[in-house]
Amino acid sequence: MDLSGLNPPQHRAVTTTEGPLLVLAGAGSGKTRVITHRIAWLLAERVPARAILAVTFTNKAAAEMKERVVRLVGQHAQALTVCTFHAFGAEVLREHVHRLGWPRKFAIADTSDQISLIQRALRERSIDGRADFDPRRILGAISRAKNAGRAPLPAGDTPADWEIAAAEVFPLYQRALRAQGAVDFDDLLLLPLRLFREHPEVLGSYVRRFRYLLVDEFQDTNGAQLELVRQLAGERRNVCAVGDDDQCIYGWRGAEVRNILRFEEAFPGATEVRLEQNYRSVPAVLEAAHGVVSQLPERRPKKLWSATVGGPKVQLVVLPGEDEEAAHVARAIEQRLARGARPDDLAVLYRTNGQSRPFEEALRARGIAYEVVGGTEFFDRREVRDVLAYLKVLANPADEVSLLRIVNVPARGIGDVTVEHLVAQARSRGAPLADVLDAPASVPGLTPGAARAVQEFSDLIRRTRARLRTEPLSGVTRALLREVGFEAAARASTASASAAERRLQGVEGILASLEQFERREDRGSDLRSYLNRLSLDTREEEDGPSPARVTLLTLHGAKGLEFRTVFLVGLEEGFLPHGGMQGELQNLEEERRLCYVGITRAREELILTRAATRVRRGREVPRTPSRFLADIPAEVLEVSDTTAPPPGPPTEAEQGFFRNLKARLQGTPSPSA
DNA sequence: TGCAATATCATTTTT
DNA sequence: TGATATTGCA
Repeated sequence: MDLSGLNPPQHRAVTTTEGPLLVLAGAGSGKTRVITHRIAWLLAERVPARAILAVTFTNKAAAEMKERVVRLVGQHAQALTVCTFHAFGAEVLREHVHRLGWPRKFAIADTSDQISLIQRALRERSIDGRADFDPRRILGAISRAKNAGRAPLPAGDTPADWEIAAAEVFPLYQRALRAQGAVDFDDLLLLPLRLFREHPEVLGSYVRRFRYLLVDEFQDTNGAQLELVRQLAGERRNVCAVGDDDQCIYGWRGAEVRNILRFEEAFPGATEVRLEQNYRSVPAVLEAAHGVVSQLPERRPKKLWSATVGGPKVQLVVLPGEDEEAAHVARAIEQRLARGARPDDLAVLYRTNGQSRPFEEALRARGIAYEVVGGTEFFDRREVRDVLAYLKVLANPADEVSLLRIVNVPARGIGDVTVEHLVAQARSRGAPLADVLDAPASVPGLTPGAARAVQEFSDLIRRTRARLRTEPLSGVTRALLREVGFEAAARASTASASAAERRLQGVEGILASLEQFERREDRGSDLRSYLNRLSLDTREEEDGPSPARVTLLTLHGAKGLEFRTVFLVGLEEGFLPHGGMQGELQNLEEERRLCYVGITRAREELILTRAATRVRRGREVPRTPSRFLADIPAEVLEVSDTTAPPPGPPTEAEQGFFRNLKARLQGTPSPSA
């Protein structure tokens, strides 16, 4: 194993294989190199690949890590286990969840399922409809509580009403999940922990198998994940955690920066290695990054340093509005491509997915190929969710949420009243809703027409399930959608033909991904594993190498990536830091770290942009520059303000404006109000 | 029951 | 602004 390319701390991080090890890896400090070399080193030390478990944060990172190791040491690295915490949990549950009373073929509830369940629970308690009982907020509270290992409790002396509501809804939510034979994302971590507690022999089998553990992005682990690592490490404690407290950006999901500080608590006597030499960015970028991040209290003191000198300054471009901002970025990208830059060297980074649209339009207008990474909007489209609901019902008759979603989609004469009757009947009989649908004649209150429609619907589902046993998935799905007149209904429901086309494209996307899945899974491609895969990994699968494209992605999505040129856009209060009135300090710190992550993605060129005004909710509103801009040292920053007044004597109006401003600054009441 | 007009209302990040 | 919820009407 050749380690000659590593610096001394990197070398130590690679070769310290026994016992707990914490690697504090600053941005661009060669973290990925260390991880891949460490795995290669273990393999060279005759550790079998199947005894190594590496946990990453995203599926993409997992796939990349494995590929790099394979490239380094060859095909036998394929036997490594590299996955996300959630995927690992799902795998454990697939084998053992029946011991906890779930069906072997459990389903994973996605966010929209979760929301529906909570809405239903609210309705059941007759506390739905209140604006502050936002299901998403309640879901957040439930999720945080679950990860902290407790039920959501009303906090403090005067808990808000919605907190009480969350506590009340929680048991109903849990019961409903279980009744559907489903688990949520949090359960993918929590149920394995429970399993290990109640069945130590199961834990033992994993501890025996995985002799070396590696956790990437450790700063973003939450309590449950840390506990999982601790359990799996066993007595051996061969745990290598790699992370950077400055890059903790998932606090809202229960990640605890403190986990990094608590590593020593969890694993007393741990070795610590710091990687502080930066190999990625030019000095100006590093200075800017340091300016932003050094304002954080309570960080592990460290300063990245670089051996390189020179390079361009960081640019800040101020534009009048959001269209100009997008046009400017698109033009700058075009120039760089014309000068021979590779498209995949360029990236546009923003805080929220919603910000991507103007950039997409500007790039498309110039015929520049781009790729939007992440973004859930595809799965948020109604038609897509409808099709998925069909698939879920086919896979799992107990899935009431999906069943209720599609029972009258497209409209087939099963209206709200009929559905009420069916649900009431199911409840009073204590039977699954699907059973009631199978025998609608026995349901009181149904008109003959409604009963017939229900009968037809359940016959359809039954027939389709039968077909699935013998025919390929995608073909059956296509036939099903044709039979229910899905396409025609989608077309009819919208006024414009182009909107309908867009919707149907979403459906086509699902069918395409189904087909791809069938092609990939050589043996038995079953619907349930397709759905499970989909909920664990929403990124689109690619067929072989795709042409290089400019990347558009959120700051969260950019973590762990690097680009030669980075456009960090929308540097305005409200975007970065994000959020409105209540500027909670903790959130603010996380926003700052997010900004730091964005800056440090750039190798050579960092171009910051902001718009002076933006159209929000139909109104044009002035925007304030992000406070983080003030923390970038002036000597590394080059500002060009396209909204600045052209040079020349100030006009009468401007003179008046400045007189007013001056008066206000001096505390004198201004004459005009 | 189903459609269309009208009211309301939000605005993160992801496994 | 645009999407979704609700209401009213055929």
